[in-house]
Amino acid sequence: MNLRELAKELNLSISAVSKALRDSHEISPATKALVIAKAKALNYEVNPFASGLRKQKTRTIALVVPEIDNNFFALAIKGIESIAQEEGYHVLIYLTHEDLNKEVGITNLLQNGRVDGIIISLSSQTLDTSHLQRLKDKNLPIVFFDRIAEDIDAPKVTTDDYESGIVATQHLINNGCKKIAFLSISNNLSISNKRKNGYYDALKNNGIEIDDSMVLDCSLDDQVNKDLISKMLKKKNRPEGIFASVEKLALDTYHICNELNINIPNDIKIIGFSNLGTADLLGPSLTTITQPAYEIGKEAASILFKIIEKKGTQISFDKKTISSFLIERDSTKKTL
Amino acid sequence: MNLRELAKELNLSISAVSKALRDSHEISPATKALVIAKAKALNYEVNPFASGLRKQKTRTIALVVPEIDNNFFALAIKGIESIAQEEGYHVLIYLTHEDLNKEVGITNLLQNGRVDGIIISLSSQTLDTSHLQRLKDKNLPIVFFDRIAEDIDAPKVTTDDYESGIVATQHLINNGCKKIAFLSISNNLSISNKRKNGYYDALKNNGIEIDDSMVLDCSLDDQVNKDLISKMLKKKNRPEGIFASVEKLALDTYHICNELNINIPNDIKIIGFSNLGTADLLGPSLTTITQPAYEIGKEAASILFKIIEKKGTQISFDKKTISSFLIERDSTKKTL
DNA sequence: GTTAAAACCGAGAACGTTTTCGGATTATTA
DNA sequence: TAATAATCCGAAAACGTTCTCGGTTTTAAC
Repeated sequence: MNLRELAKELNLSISAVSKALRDSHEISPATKALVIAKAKALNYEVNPFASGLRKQKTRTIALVVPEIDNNFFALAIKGIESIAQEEGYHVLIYLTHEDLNKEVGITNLLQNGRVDGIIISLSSQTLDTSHLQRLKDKNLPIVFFDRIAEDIDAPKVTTDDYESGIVATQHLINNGCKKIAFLSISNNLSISNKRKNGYYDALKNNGIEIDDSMVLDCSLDDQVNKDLISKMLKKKNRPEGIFASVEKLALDTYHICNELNINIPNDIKIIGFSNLGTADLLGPSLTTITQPAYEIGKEAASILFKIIEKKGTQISFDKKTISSFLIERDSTKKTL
Repeated sequence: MNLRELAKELNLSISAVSKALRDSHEISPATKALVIAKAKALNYEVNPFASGLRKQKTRTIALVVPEIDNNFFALAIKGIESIAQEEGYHVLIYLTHEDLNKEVGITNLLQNGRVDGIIISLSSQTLDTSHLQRLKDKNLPIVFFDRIAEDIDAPKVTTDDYESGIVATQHLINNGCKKIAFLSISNNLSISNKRKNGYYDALKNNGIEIDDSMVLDCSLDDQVNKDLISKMLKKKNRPEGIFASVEKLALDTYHICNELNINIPNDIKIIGFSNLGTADLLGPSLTTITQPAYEIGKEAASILFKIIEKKGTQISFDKKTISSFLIERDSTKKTL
């Protein structure tokens, strides 16, 4: 069922039918009604490829994320999809699996008009961002969220990572920790470094000396990370508190503590960035810095659609930050 | 950058360039090399809308799921996306939020050639499936996974829900439970009913009488569910074991038990269908029936792509089941 | 040296829309 | 009544590909 057949049924020209369906003033109300009725009766839907080709608009965006089996990204995706559905956009989803090569491959696929815009959160491997600059140069709107590219001039939606780093560290200090470890995920990511700087400054504010052996730069290899953490926890002067900059590392620490029979929070306290739905059901419940993932997604999508639709008028969006919040639970409970 | 400009640069015809890029035998190796080199140099990528319009193929599929912030679906999506990426397909993602109206709206959007095929897991509200039959009638390949439509003739990928229902119930019985409750999510869903039938038959096999007050038909409203569970657990003859047919309900039960100070597993034992990554870190760790979500996703995608590519030769895929497995943890530990 | 076949390439139609432009009819005004 | 304007609609050109078909040249065969 296409315009031509529909036009034939109606004894009208293709252009008249097209215009009627798009509610043009050139078509009389009477014929408009006829056309719309017939279209509905015959279940006509405009072919998005023909329309996209002609209009050079796809009403489709690409969403590029490192992973999906992680509540932060799941919620962010949910937020993005909800706005997209409201605005009548379609969402192509791509997973990089934290792999720069995949990220480059995927972005290359987006170069020629497949989408009207891109929302992306970088892989932890991504340092060089020339593949993204290429897209910008082709005038394709990009919005970053959470794991942003500092060096690219584009709208970005994040949380207050530096401040949250301070809050988390201060929380451990307030609850009696002096020796505090920081588990970092990737030195490439600006969010990771900001959280780390918050950690450093909180220590400084409290007159605690920085001990580099307390800062663990973790990798993508799960076993390696666990070994690193395990080694640290086996040392005689092991930390009293642990600040995991990312959910996975907090959970790894839980596992190690179970293995080594280290009691949380009596022997060691743990706080972590996390959107875990079950944080309050863990044994013990996990104190978290929780990011407003859903809102971040919605905000990123809203910004992107605004840019796409106002394409001519160069609106400039600065960086938008939405605050994370501390949820105090048992894993950092003060020991009596 | 399009074919015409590229052809002009090369002093060739558009058709020659097109054929060269698609490795046609009609083009000499020499010119092929020239074309490919130039295309790469000028960063040419074929316009998917023009190509899609001409070939009536989109290399895009739609993925329709009820939710995403749930490890089962997250993993299934991950599996689907991984196969899609391998095969060079793009994935449009749509969330129904368990809402039939949204499901109908979304599927209507897919009627006119936007995608080459659909992978779907039904919303819990979906009883009438005529909107899906419409798509089938338009010759659009559909593959169902997990929450399938029994009445539609299309490939389906599920787990052995009935058998798992038996296994879960038998496990509770083996560990000392006689009064066992079943928490159901939706009477519309075949998976829910199959799990329930497994529960019934396991009770029968063990000569345990069926008590309808032990079967809770839960809804989409969280608070209502919690009230239902709470009411049941407050009764004098509360169940000794609970079988949650879905993750959410197992976690709700944990919450209620915490509130009511009911000890798991001493006062009550809990088992639930779940893909929770943190099941072993809960307090106490949760015994689960775990579905091979990632494999289910991969299988569903593989089947869909095979159908799409073999479109002429009518291959018929029957229902494929991949087994779930019981992971025994502390929430069902035998009390001494 | 003629014919047949193979190799290579270009012209042009088609995919289904959108949109500009001009033409025809009707309504309005002087 | 004639000129003008407003209203409604159709023809046709794009959008960027793919692919069939026909044409030219080269090679092979006899």
